[in-house]
Amino acid sequence: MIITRQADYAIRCVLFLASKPVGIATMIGEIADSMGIPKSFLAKILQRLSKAEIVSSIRGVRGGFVLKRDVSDINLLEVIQSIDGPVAINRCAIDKHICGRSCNCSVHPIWIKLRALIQDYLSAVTFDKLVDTKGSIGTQKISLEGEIYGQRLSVR
Amino acid sequence: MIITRQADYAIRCVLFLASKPVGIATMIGEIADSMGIPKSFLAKILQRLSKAEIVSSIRGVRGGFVLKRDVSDINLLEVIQSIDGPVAINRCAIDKHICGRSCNCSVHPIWIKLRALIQDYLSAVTFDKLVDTKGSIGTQKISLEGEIYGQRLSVR
DNA sequence: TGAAAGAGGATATAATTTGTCCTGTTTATG
DNA sequence: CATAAACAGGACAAATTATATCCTCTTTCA
Ligand code: SF4
Ligand code: SF4
Repeated sequence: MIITRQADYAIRCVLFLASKPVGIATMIGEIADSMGIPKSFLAKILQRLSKAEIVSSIRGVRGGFVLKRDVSDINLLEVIQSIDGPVAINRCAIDKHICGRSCNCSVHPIWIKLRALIQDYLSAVTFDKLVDTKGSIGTQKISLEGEIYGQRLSVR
Repeated sequence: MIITRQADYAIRCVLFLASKPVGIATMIGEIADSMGIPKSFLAKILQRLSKAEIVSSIRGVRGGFVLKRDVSDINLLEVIQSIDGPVAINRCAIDKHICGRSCNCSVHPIWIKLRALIQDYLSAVTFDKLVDTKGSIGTQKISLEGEIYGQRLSVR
């Protein structure tokens, strides 16, 4: 029900790269230090992000990583999926064949719908909406204004 | 990111009990057989459902389990929570103190909002909306268009 | 050529999930 | 009262997954 640490690391990593000037490669070590990620673990994560065409790697001396696409063209959903695989709350929403009851199950459609809801939400969050919001949540494009369960959302 | 098998079993179990006439206790064995759940595993699950006041247990000869409340007063969220604990996509949405970065993290508010979305959705699905829909999925009662019995489920 | 940097496989460790078993307690019933 | 049916709850075993490190290989710049 919870994304893995790897996926959270991946998001941090993309967020960090998104804050860098385009065209400047960043080494694994720098990302790892800045974002508090174990370096050799991050190396693995970047391999997956690379396969998903979210980042580009540059090998050799003076190498590193760069975002492969514009920040506005990378969203939370695909970063998570590139690491954790399909997003869903129950497995049957990913593949109904893994459960023999799915055809007669009245709960199954709930998971399908909820999955769509979550995916829609996550895919709408692109990284241009996440960068440079530090310390200013509430005044930004992401509609977080208002209250959630009586608690004012504020990041300081 | 995915509910445990236990939680799915719990939902099946409540669904089964919800289909029984009120006041009739059902033994673990019968629920287990009907819903395809390992019997001794289900016993554990029922203990948790009992602690959460979702079911009542009746001990001794002719004992078994009954729903403790009306089907319309039991929803998916609380059944899941009684088994898996708090529902969220990222741990920091449950307790921001587990991540030292949460105060300066621009992604954190996203998880808070998404969690509220999911919880609202799941708590709107009560078991009276799930019973007796077997075999009629896709006809009208539960549609994938976001309505259940004509009531809009989405939480904006 | 050689040092810097990523690629990728193998492996280790820990945590969680799934499930069983055994003993004890409650209770209807003859 | 005795007994068997049924749940309660702790201990524990097995499997799976998550987290993380290490080592060797390849690429590339200077
Ligand atoms: S029982 Fe229903 S909800 Fe649970 S996994 Fe099977 S299909 Fe999905
Ligand atoms: S980094 Fe941000 S999103 Fe990830 S856990 Fe910490 S607060 Fe939550």
